[in-house]
Formats: sequence, C-alpha cells, structure tokens
Amino acid sequence: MFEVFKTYITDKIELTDQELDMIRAAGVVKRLRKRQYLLQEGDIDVHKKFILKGCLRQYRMGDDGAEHIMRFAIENWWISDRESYTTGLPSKCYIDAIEESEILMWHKSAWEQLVEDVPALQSFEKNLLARSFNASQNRIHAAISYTAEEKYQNFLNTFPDIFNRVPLLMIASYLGISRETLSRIRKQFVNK
Amino acid sequence: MFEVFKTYITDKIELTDQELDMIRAAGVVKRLRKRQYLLQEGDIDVHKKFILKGCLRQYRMGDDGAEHIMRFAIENWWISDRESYTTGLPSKCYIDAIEESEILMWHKSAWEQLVEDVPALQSFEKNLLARSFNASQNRIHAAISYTAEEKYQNFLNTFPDIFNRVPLLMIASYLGISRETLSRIRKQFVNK
DNA sequence: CGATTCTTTGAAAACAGTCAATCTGTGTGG
DNA sequence: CCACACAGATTGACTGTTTTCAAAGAATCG
Repeated sequence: MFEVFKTYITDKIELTDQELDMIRAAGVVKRLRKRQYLLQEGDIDVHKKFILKGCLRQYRMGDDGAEHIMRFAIENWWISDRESYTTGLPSKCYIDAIEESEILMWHKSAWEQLVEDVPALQSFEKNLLARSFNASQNRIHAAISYTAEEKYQNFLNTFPDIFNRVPLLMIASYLGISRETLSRIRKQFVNK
Repeated sequence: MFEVFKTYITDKIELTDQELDMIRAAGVVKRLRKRQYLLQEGDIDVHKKFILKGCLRQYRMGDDGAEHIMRFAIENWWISDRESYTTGLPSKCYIDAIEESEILMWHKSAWEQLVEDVPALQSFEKNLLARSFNASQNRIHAAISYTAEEKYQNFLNTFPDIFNRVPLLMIASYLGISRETLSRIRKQFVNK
C-alpha cells in the first residue's frame, strides 16, 4: 500500500530513491475499521497522517453533544488536527473512519527529521498548509454568504468524489444545517 | 512609525540591528484614508502588509453585490490576500480601510529576499500561517455550530478590541446574519 | 431476520430575512 | 454656526426559511 503514497508524493515533488526509502522506513501503516477513532478530544496529535484508502471525518463536539464536522478526507489526502500537532496542546476534535480505512503515519519527531533531511518536503509542507488555508477561506465564505441550497450545491461541486460516500446527515452537519432541511433541499433538486 | 513594527517583531523573534535595518530599508509606508482601497478584486496582491495604525476589512463581493466580510484587522496585524499573494492569481477580494490607517509594506520580491537573508523570519512566517489557519478553523466551527446570538457573543469574546471600532452592519456581514437581526440580538443583550 | 443507522415526511413553532420607515450621530459645505 | 446630506442603527410588520419533534420508511450489517 505504500505505492499509493509513492505515486502521490512523486507526482508532487522530486525525490531520490534513497529519500523515498527513508520516508518509507519511518512510516507506519494503521488500519481502521468503520467508526474507529484515529483521534479523540483531549488527545495530543503527534502524527503526520496520510490516507492510503478509505474515508474519514474530523469533527468537534458541541456542549449539547452535537457533532459538527469540520472536514472530510479520503485517500490521497492528509488528515490531522494541525492545531494540536503544532502546539502540542490537547485536541478539540475527533477524527474517525466513515469507511474501513488505511492510514500511513509518521511520528512527529520522525517526520521533523525527514523534513530536515529531505529539503523538497519542506516546501511541500509549506505549500500544503497554504492550500489548506485557502480552502478554509473558501469554506468561510460559503458559510457566511450562501443559502442552505447554495451550500449544498457548492458542496457537490467542490467535493464530487466525496458526497456519495458519506451519509447525508454528515453533509448536513458539515454545512451547518439540519438533516431534515438537507433532505428537503435534495428533494427539490431531483425535481429539477 | 516604524517603531510600531519594531516593537511587534522584536517581541516575537530575535533580530540583530543589522537585520532590522535591512527590513526597515525594504519597507514602504502607505497612508490610507477611511474607505480607501488597499486591494480590489482582480488585483494581484504582491505585497506583505503590516498594519501600523488603523482598522481594515477584507471582504468578498457576492453576485448580487453584497459584501461578505472575511476578516477585520487592526494595528499589529498582518493583512493580505494570501491566496493571490502565494499563487500570483487575481484576487477574489477587496481590502479597504474602516479607519484612517497606516500600512507598512514590502514588495513580494523584496520580502522573499529578506526571508532568505533573515532566517528568523522564515520560522516566523510559518508560525503566522499556522496560527491563521487555526483561527480560520475556529471561525468555521462557529459558523456551522453557533446560533446567531452565540456568534455575536463569540465575536465579542474573540475580538474585544475590534467590536467597538467597526459598524454593526459590518459585524453582521462578518457573522453572516442581517444587520436587523444583529440589532435585535444586541437589544436583548442589553436587557440582560 | 433483527438491530442499527440513515432518510424522509408532516405539522407546528421558532427563527431570521426583507421591506419600509424612522431615528441618530457625524461631518461637510454654504 | 446652521442646514443638510449621509452613513449607520433601530423598529415594526410581514414573509419566508429553517428547526424541532415525532413518526414512519429505507437501507445496511452482522
């Protein structure tokens, strides 16, 4: 399964065989069953995590126990609680598997060593964070300016490879609307 | 006015007098009147910009001409369209002054040279982006999980030094609610 | 098949948005 | 210095959307 990562990373940056071996050697594969946690509130996130296969969600829990989904992620995406990872503080969020999944992960210390030894990883990381930030800006814009229907439409356009892999109630949670409302919006859609 | 920046930056990172001089020499001060644009949609953002004084807003324009405020920023904050700055593509947003303001700015090429020459700036930048990302995550969480009233309360708590410097209608825009609704929420607040 | 999870639906209530009018404070020009 | 324009805030009445609650119907999984 390392092949999945190899294909991904060599498409983005130039790596020598030796560098690739170093990265492989430091990584660990973790298999997750559906509903299994990868991170829980209060944990400290100490791993870089790349999804080889499957689908996961990252969410925060409201005071009333409601789950608010911050993000979905599928194969070839990275997933972590950046805040906890960078600050070393307990996480405010949960990450769990929506589908049976496979994760390739590196301990923070090992990863930092890799970034030091492999210069290409440095700019790659910077780039990844910049793009994550841009994505979150677009999400904020959608959240404050779109109607519920537009939010759903936008979600379909933005994540064509995700929307049919996650339950509707989770999409509703992601968009900040109730599942009933989303169900009704979807009904109107079909009629068009 | 460079003093404002000097105080800010030397509080965050260690700099030699020489490095500080380099940074000063490369920077340009720009004065803005109230309502004056610092960036308009379609422009390419080619400057690192630090606010020495004043208050600005960054917003996107909806198809219907409605302004959706992405961010406020005051003295000792940075402001730019990161997306346009990093990608070199035309900006989707506007930045203008809410108060008469003073900006310290560096052209992208000059700034990149500085970052190369002054190592401390490198990690500083990385850190700043990481914190911006965390802030945007918190904003997303608020947008999808809070009621209008909670959004307002959260805004007051998060930006105690901003809420009384910007018009209510802009706070409403930032929160994604109508000014009338915010006005009514505020009224209830006073009664408590 | 039984249990669980997810989706849909209906009806009522709560909420937020729109429109229109008024009020307030600020600043500008005569 | 006053009158006026203008930006911003508030209010009321109305409309439309969204949530909530409750129940029932699919779909999935062991």
